[in-house]
Order: sequence, then C-alpha cells, then structure tokens
Amino acid sequence: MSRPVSKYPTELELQILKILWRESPLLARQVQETLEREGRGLAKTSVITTLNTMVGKHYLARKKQGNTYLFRPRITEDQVANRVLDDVVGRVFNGATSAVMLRLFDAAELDKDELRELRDLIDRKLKEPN
Amino acid sequence: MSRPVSKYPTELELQILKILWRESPLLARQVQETLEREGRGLAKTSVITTLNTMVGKHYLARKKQGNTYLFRPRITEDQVANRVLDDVVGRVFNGATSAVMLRLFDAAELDKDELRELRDLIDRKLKEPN
DNA sequence: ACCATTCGTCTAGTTAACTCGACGTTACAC
DNA sequence: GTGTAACGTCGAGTTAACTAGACGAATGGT
Repeated sequence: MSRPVSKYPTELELQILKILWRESPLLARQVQETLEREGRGLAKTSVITTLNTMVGKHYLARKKQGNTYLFRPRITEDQVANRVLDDVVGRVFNGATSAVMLRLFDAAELDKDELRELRDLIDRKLKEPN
Repeated sequence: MSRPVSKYPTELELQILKILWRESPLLARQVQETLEREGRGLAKTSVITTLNTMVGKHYLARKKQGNTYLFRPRITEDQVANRVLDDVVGRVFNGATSAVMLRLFDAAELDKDELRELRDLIDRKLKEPN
C-alpha cells in the first residue's frame, strides 16, 4: 500500500552510524558538526530528527545527560555489513555467493598479499572434513 | 530537501527486471501474471505505472505493438549486479573489497568444487605480472 | 449495433526518508 | 533580572516508491 521500510540503514543513517562507530557517545551537535565537516551540512533539527528516528529503529541508544542527549550505536558495523551483504547476495544474486566472489575478483585490484591470504584461507577450508 | 532517488533498482523494480531478463519482450499483463505467480499480486495499473517509471529511468524500453506495449530490459543483469556491488563495497565497506570476500567466506557454505575454482583463479592472478 | 473485455492514461492516496522553522525550556553570562 | 545562546519537541513541507480506481479508447464476438 505504500513505501516499504528499508531493511537496513539508509544513506544518511549509515553516515551517522559511521561517525558514531568511530567515536561515541556524541551529542547531536557533535554529530552535526562532523556531518558538516564531511560535506553534509544539515540544520540541527534535521540531525536530531534523524537521530530520533534511528533510536526508534533501535539503531541507536539515547541517554539523557543533563539537558541534552548522548547518542551511541546499538548495532555494530559487522551486523550492518552482514545484513546488507546477506540481502544483496540473496536478492540481487539469488543466493549465489560464489558468483559474488568471482565478480569481486574481476572488479577488485587486490595486491599479492591479499591474494595469498585468501588462497590460504581457501586451502584451510578445503582441508576441513565435510 | 526530499527523498533521494535510489541509485539502482528498487525491490519491485528488481523483481520485474528479473522476470524480463528471463523472457522478453513481454506485455504488461504477462508481467503482472508472473508477479502474481511469484506471490506479488498487484493491480494491473500498478504494474503499468511501475513499468512506465522504469522506462523513465531507462531500465526498460517500450515498443508499441498494436494497441499495447511490449517491454524489454535496457540494462543487463551484470550491469545491475556490478552497480549494486560497487555501491555496497564502497559505501558500507569503505572500498575494502578483500574484507567483503573474507566475510563472504565465513557466511557462505561453498562446496569443494567452488572452493577449488576460486583457488585456481587466485593462483592465476598471482602468476600475472604486475 | 451492442456489450464485454482489455488496455493505457490520469489522478490520487499512503508511507518512508529527508529537511527545516517556530517555539518553549533551560542554562549561563552580566 | 534580562538577554542570549543552546537544546529538544512539534508541526510541516517535499519527493520517491508503491498502490489502485475511474475513465476513455480500441477490440472482438454475437
């Protein structure tokens, strides 16, 4: 009937989460200033509104500190990364994980160390009993 | 100022693209019937509206066939997959392609053949001159 | 001719995401 | 005390995404 809720953080929400993953808890004003520095100048009310909706989605926790609020993440970078990747692999690639990896190979420019690391990882997996 | 346009096909748009990648060109009615079979029952006007917005986004081409229209994709599955993956790797993983692959390993359950295929691919890359 | 079916356009309603101004409250300086 | 500076709430405006009904045009059978 209407616009579906996004399964994981939106663009702006992700940008805010990244800030708070680097350093938290932060005041709304500090988040706003960081966004500003990153080229995303928003009115303070816009930032607060977004922070509050993120609290509603349980992305953030809010704690009263005197007359203001301190915000901190309630989800980790790993959790978000896994959710996004799961969704993309499932929805776009129909669950074909190996297809995703093959595609990443072609696009990515990995140095020899990274390649060796990956190969060793695969070798270890191959030696595992089923 | 307002809701940003999504960089790549939305949920419904992707579902429609997948149908047309399997078989095209198709009439709006055929797309609707396929969606129905896939559990997404929509009014015919909803389907047509979506198809038309997809034409506007250059995701589809539309050709008059008598008094109706035939729709076919203008973007390939590979193009969409690459765009989505690029965006996710860039935005969520800050461009760390190897981090994405390492993560996929942990989550995925690849069989030995797939693992061997990947290892061979890595070996070939390692032997390439820089 | 007539009627039912099919098709596309147009209009429109809903929600999420994004944005911000007006306003009240509190705190702090002087 | 009075000004002002900072903060959060509230209301509200915009667009994209999603959904569908009313309507007119065309088709086809009888």
